[in-house]
Amino acid sequence: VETTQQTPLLTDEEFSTWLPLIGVMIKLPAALNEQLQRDAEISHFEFWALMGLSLHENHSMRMSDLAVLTNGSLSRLSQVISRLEKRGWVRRAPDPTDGRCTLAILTGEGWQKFVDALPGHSEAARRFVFDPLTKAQGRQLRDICERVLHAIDPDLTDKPNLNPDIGRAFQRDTPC
Amino acid sequence: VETTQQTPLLTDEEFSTWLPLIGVMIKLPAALNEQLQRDAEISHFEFWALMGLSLHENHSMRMSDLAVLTNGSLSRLSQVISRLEKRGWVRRAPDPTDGRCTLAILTGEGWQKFVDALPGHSEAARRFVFDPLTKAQGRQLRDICERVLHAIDPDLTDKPNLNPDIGRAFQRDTPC
DNA sequence: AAAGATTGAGCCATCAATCTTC
DNA sequence: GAAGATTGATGGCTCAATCTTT
Repeated sequence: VETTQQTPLLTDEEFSTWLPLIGVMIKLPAALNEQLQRDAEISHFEFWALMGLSLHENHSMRMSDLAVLTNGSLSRLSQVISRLEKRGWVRRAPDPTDGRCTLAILTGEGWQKFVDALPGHSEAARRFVFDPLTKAQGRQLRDICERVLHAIDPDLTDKPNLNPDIGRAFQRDTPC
Repeated sequence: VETTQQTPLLTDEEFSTWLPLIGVMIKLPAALNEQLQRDAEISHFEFWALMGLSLHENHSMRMSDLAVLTNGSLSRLSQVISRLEKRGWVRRAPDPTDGRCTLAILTGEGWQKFVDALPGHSEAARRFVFDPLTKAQGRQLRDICERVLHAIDPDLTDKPNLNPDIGRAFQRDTPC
């Protein structure tokens, strides 16, 4: 075969990265889901919804903003919030400032659910990701992920407007 | 709040890595799926099934081995292979050496499908992951992913017994 | 009995259509 | 008309039997 190809495919080195990368993409979400399902009986998506609400003012967010935070569609979020509502962890109310918008509001039980689930999930994050990496690799990983995200969707480079306290929640007994 | 906690949660630095990491975990599979769905009308999982078969001897694999390669359950694979069978890209045959096992075997059309889909998918891999990274980061990413995989499932450290040609396929016009 | 594989039921995500408010 | 949100239908994944071969 002549070397007639215009765009090369993947180099050996790239391919040897591609295999484990795909593995992580599939297995890490599954492992996080399993931990949450087992320890708290919620999905990873549900955990992020509770976390988003927990760490914003008044424990509430507009559905569309929460959908961005959870990396999900509005349609999916709507059905998940309905389930969380049935479990008594969230309630809905129209946004007083814009009648088109719906606010998802955390209940006291929902807040408690998040607080209870947080330590176990943080432990899983450390066990699966941060403990096996060096400090330098942890920092590298952040840069790598941000570059990949930007390549996938350049518009979302301006990160979601999170409450700055969101990160601190992971360091406290009582997150807020 | 006193600093009474036993196991710390996540540090600021770790949390600032966690957010984009989750983003990549959700968005990269979605982006790869979309590329394949749009350009080749197959899912990422189906692509990996075709790839696994394409790059093994006789273009065939046992169902259970292919399930490991595709990071999926045997049950899921069985149903996906049924769909690929309907589309004429795979056929099944009992393993002559062990009647319990089923061999999934690529047809000529299935092979052609893989060859046609490969360049576009490789291009996507470069666009989303390798182009935005430095060479050093690409190498780092491999080590990082392998460490994470080992933390999730130490048993799978001995990598799947792939045909060594599997990587070379990404560098050729005609993969095998 | 154990391993490999398949099937069917139930659950969840995706997509299009619909409704309300701006 | 456009944006936010919800609903219903479809397709696919998960889990628990079930079946066959070793």
